[in-house]
Amino acid sequence: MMPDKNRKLTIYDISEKSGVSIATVSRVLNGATNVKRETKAAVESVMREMGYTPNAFARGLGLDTMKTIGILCADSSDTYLAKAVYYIEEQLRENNYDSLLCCTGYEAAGKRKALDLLLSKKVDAAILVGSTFLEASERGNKYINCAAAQIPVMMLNASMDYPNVYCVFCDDYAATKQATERLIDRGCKKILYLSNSKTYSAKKKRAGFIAALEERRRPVSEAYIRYCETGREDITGAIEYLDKLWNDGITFDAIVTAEDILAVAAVKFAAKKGLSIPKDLKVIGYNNSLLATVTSPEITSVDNRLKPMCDQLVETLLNVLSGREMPKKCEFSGELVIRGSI
Amino acid sequence: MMPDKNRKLTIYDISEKSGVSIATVSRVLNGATNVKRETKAAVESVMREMGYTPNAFARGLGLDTMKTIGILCADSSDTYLAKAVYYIEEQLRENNYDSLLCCTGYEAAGKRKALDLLLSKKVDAAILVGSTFLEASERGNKYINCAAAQIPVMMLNASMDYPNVYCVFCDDYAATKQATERLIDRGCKKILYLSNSKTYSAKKKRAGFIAALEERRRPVSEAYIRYCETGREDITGAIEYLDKLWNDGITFDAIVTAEDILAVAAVKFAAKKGLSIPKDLKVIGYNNSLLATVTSPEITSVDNRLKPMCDQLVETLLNVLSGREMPKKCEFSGELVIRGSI
DNA sequence: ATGTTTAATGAAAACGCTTTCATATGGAGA
DNA sequence: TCTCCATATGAAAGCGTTTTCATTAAACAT
Repeated sequence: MMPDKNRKLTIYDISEKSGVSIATVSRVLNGATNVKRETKAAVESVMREMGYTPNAFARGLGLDTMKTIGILCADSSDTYLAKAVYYIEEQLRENNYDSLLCCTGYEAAGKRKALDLLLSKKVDAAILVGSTFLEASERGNKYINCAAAQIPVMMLNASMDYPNVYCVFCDDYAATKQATERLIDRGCKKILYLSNSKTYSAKKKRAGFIAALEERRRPVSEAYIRYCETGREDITGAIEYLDKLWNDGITFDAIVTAEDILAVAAVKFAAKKGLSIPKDLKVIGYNNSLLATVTSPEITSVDNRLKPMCDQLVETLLNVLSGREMPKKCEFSGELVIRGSI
Repeated sequence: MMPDKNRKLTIYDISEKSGVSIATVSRVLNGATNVKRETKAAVESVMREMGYTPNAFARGLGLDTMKTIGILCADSSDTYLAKAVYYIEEQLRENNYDSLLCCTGYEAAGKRKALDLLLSKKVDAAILVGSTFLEASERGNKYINCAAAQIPVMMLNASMDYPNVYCVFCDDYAATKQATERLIDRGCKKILYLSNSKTYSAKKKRAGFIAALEERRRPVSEAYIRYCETGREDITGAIEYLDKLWNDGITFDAIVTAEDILAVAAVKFAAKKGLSIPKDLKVIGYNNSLLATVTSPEITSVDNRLKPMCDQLVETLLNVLSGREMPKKCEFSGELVIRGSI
């Protein structure tokens, strides 16, 4: 039924069957120009006939580059990360680079292991997608430094100062600050900040929120800066969280969130409580994802320029790979997309 | 700053520096038991000190398996596919397999190329995630057959009859049929079926819809079986589509959709038109994703058992890899999760 | 002390490809 | 006809591991 699963076909089999040397077969394989038309055709036909697939390991041994980029991502089922990965892969493909994606999970050990895996596969560079790759401690980031000693490392949504590490990120601080200011200027008195992660960019958003209040000389209360654990697949937790908060007397007339899903929860919370949006409660999301458009009214959200960031990241990478000197950091500005929720 | 980027470290460098042969270094690398404690410690310390990473290509050349599974997925930014990929990777990791994910795009050429890439990387098996990998024509699927001649191929959400190809899928036909029947039994007279893809499983859903009507002796009208191109990031298109349909006189009292995003569009359409859900319009989604829970009311949706399917797929694969005979097909039943929209 | 196992190590072949260098062939120009 | 180039091909070395087989050293039984 299936052709000879026992022994794997090699270049030698093709060589023998087509009556040329392995060197010539290799040339055909690599599209070298100095092979006679007919020879080439003959060899190719033999390859097809026998169902030959070159062995990338053997190939990689000889070559200095396999034109392959490693991509690391904590969790491909996170819509935001997944989109980023998609944009990046698309760009790489267009530039004739293969990509290998590894999902690492959120544990430090998983990240380290995945990066090792990629290093051992001799990728030309590694792309770390998402701020989860930035650990709190300097020590926790050492593995990135090690990797960067061997290949260029690109980071999306994070910023650090190692040699050979290039960062592309959005100014989440400014974007959140601006969003908050807008609410203040519209007369909101009790603004809640709600976050669901503790990553690098979550910290920047939080700082932006506080900065806005301070700049406008409003009181900053820890009671109004909240963290709420949510699964990405479940918003009921967040709704209940808000409900409890409200019942505990922490009422609010606006919410700034760190992610659209929390904003959706806020909208549903309002419906449940009989609050009218935007009259009684104004809501601002983050990421400007599909989720911002599924509710009624739709949600005003910060667009953090994912696609342009990804494009920039790949462009920088390609430049680095061709030996050009490149800036280590590239910052984008978020943009508030106004919809019915404010 | 960075240690010797020029020449790559090999096992020889470690061997030399630690005063043992490369064979011993290799043994340490592979955790062989027959190495003296002290020797092992010494070698390991040298490796760490020099920042050595083994070369997977060289390694792969010698070994017969690299315990690596290739995963193919048309588009990792599709939430459903991304979730599937995540579940699968998780399972594989737990079973000590590495995985390589390639996003192929929806073009046939991309799929072929990605599969070739994986084959050349000598993965132990390939997993094709999503029904997009099943082409309409027998000829279009030949590349899968070729791959299956070399390694086991697993398919999620599709079913075909090649040797060495194992399929895990959900009975979309029955699930859609059941959902439709429920609507009929609740008294719905004009049920619209709305789909946004033409894949294998989309066809099964459509057939299920028609079968339900026929079985209950209701008229089947092409006007009520609709296809609507939507981006996964944009629901306005679908809303407008419904709006136009309605204005053209194709009114309906229920909608069965092929994906939750269409159901969300239906809910928003109803809000726009002033139709009350579920009184004036009943809506059923598919996939039971987060999207089914973001609207008010929430959407009744078919849960197609993604997690169990993925688990089963990996289990079957591991069995196949260890040489056991396994059933070529494994079918799951969807389950209608009732919420406020009907 | 002697012979016999066992544990630890080294030498060298093998894995499947790329690539350099050398060689053969076939005109073009004299 | 002879030289000189360009083109097409082959032989063989090298890429960084793993692994088999042989060897040495240590431990044990007699």
